[in-house]
Amino acid sequence: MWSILKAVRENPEILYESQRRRGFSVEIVDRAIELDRKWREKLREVNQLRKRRNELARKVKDAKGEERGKIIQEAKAVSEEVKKAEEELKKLEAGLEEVLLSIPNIIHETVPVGKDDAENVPVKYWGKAKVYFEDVDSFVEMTGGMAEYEVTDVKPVGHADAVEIFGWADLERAAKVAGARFYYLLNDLVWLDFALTMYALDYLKKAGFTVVNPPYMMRREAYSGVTAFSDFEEVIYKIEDEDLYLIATSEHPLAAMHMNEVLEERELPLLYAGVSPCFRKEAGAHGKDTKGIFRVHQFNKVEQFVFCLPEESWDWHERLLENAEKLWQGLGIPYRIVNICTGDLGIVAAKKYDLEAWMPAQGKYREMVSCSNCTDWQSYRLNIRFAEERGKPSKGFVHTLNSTAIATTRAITAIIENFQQEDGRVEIPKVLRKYLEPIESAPKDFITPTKTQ
RNA sequence: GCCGGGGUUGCAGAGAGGUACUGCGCCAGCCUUGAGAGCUGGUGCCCGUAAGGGCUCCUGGGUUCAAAUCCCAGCCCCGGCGCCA
Repeated sequence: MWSILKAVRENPEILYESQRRRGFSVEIVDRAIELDRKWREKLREVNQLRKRRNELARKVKDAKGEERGKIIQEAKAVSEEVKKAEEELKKLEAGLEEVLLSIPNIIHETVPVGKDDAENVPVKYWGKAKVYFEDVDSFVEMTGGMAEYEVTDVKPVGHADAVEIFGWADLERAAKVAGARFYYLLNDLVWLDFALTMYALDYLKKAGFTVVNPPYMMRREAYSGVTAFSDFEEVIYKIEDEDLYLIATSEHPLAAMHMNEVLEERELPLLYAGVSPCFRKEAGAHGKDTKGIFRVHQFNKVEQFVFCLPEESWDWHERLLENAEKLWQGLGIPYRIVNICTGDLGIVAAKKYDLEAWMPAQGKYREMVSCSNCTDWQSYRLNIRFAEERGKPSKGFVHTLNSTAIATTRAITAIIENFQQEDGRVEIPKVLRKYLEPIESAPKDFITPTKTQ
């Protein structure tokens, strides 16, 4: 059974606790309990009426003459009653469904309580951060002295300025053509973008993932199964006059891939590495990161996605994070892992880690990877269950997890700030070079400033 | 986009107004030293402690006492034509 419905019926205290820790009202839980009770009551009533209707309908077949007319009269009346009762049931069901689906995922016990991203808890630091001498105090304070660092006396050019000054992207013309938060990526960064994608896909394929290039648009029905309703307004683009939405991440078509399926236990876990462009309205981000290619309406991303047995999902959560870490360690970019607190978690995930890269020019850690265990929150909506074998009764809903591997534009900003030389050249991480090697005109060691035109 | 054929339970196929059938697969029991064969019952979802009942023939509406079956709309698959990187 779906964990939220199970909790509503058998152990509401779990839901109260989860809601309290999120800082949300528990009133919705009480409403769910009440509606569920009413719905079951009404269902009983409806089934009784249906039974009576079926009995009468069966009688009509064999009845003759006057008797027949009488039975049909009665059956008509009962049929009307059934219709009425079914309508009431439908209303209750819709109400119950609406309430149940608006209950956020049940929070895992290891999620820290906090009101916003300032209260996320760093759990790990990796790499030696390059810290500009003026930022050292704040760095030490921010990291609680847990992170290694080296002091630099030159501050690199920030990624947003660098891409324009050094001629790696044209944001002005993109704004003219498509608006703010779009970009023309030019020359070396195009190759770098491809190399990052290839690097991540190659790694994940070797780790046992199936590489997938999914549809970039989805129907509403599938989409509503993978995300919160509010996202439709804030992040997702709709195609005019079509029942189609541009994907905000390949997580979404990957999650929906197996909707209305019963998966066999022995084929689990299913591991997918999705690669696709991502389209986001960023409607809720006014004024944030308006410059450069850090926060944009369109970017490329390699994503990890897992369908697994419920008892294995917490293990997979750690393993997805480990994959992401290995990829970023390979790039040589210092980062930290934060355990996202209740206030910053969102309603889909039961627990989430972010990997935040150190950005020397900004003197801050910035989000590069999000790694979530969605337990059965998505799989219930998408109706993805598992059974011992095809044809056998299902045992329950699978768990789904997703984690960024590499989002290319963000990775590029981190590379620009971490590996910038004094002359503006940017050293290319060694792990990417073999993916650039086959392309004769691609840069191999450094990305070089070139002011085009 | 147009014209035709189709979508039935894990799979294959029947059923063309009277409440889902046959075969295969799977599970349980009987039989057997054991396995197999054979026989019997079962096989999805929901409510119910249970007894039991309801729902389900791609989806949503409609007609009817009664819809897999008739009507309307949509989705998907196959074939043909058109268009097309």
